[in-house]
Amino acid sequence: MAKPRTEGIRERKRRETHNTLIEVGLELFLEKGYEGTTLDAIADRAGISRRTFFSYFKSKEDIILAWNATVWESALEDLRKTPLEAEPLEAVQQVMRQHISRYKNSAHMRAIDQLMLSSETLKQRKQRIYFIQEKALYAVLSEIWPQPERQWALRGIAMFSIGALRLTLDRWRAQTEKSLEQVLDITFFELRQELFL
Amino acid sequence: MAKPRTEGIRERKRRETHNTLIEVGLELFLEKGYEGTTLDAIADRAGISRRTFFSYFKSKEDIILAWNATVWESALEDLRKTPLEAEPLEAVQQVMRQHISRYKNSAHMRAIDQLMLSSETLKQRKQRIYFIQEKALYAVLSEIWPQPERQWALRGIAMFSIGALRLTLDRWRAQTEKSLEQVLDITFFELRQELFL
DNA sequence: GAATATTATTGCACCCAGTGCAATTTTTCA
DNA sequence: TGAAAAATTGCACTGGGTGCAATAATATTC
Repeated sequence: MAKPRTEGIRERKRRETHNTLIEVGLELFLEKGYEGTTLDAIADRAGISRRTFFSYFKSKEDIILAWNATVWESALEDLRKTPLEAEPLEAVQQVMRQHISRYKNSAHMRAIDQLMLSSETLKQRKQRIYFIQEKALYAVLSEIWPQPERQWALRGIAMFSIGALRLTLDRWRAQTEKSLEQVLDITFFELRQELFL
Repeated sequence: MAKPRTEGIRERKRRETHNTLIEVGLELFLEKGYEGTTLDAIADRAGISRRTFFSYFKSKEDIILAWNATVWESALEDLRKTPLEAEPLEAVQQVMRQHISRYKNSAHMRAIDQLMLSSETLKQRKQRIYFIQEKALYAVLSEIWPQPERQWALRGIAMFSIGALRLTLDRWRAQTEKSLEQVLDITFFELRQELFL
């Protein structure tokens, strides 16, 4: 029993603190806004020192990024189940449909989404998130279809899909009749039409 | 001669200082890197006080954004000349072809492009620039084709085009045989194929 | 289980971007 | 020329982020 690697207090605590920081961070952002929340406040509420915060995250923004990564990861997880014969773009579209359903049905996620629209700084963070998502999406696509000659096509698909997701959200917010999923399908369909012609 | 509005010392000086700051800023970024350049250094070399810098730019990043805006503006200027009967996407593609030629032939622009790849921070700024360009591109498109029912199509075209431009640059850097213009055309063509099928 | 090696946490001093404010200088205009 | 308007500046302050060295917590070895 000298090697078997059970978890160990150290690792457990670290994971816990990491999660606490994300929780507490979002909590405070929702309470006081992003700008209005200092790292001192976050560290305080999480019960660590300000200095220690930086051994968990490189920056304040990293809290948002980390949270988003976990959310998006579940979508990518679905995508990995795609059979080889599928069309990449169809597969992505389908995964996104599920993704936005989850999104829509979680009050917490909707609240954070709201928050992200509230300040200029946060809108900018959001833009970064799209890039990161695109990159992660491409990474998964090229796991599934690793042929080098498809590389640029897959990058294009990732670019287009994330872009379409972004437009979908904008378009959905600009109206009230249609469901998020409907808007997604319409957006994908119309854009493909438009680009072909 | 009491009203005729010649330029006035005030306005001229302001414009001059503004330009000087962009020049000096980029100069220093190229010399010492973005991170390595402090606002003190920029203000110093431009012959103003640090505090005054902020009456010209909201932030350090703003220098980069302002420079980029002027460069991109010339491309948009070309676009505005597009006849109404043209296909928007074709028009944009053509304008981008000219745009990247200019880019390619200016040593200064190439140097800045290089710079932007050099640090993590600057890569992030670059990402923001793409969003801003997309927004500006859409604005011009909807000047030309203001019909509200085309709104989402035009947004899609802006999104797709800027995305394709981004991929073009990546793809071009990853090889040596083809010219930038060729890669642009190939990328546009292949992506449209891929998305339609 | 005590001694020792690792690794995490912390405090402290520091750098830099950015802001508010009030004093001063420069430009405008009557 | 003199008063009004606008630009520049200094100063003090906030908050994010880093380097470093001391200390505390956990892991490892005998």
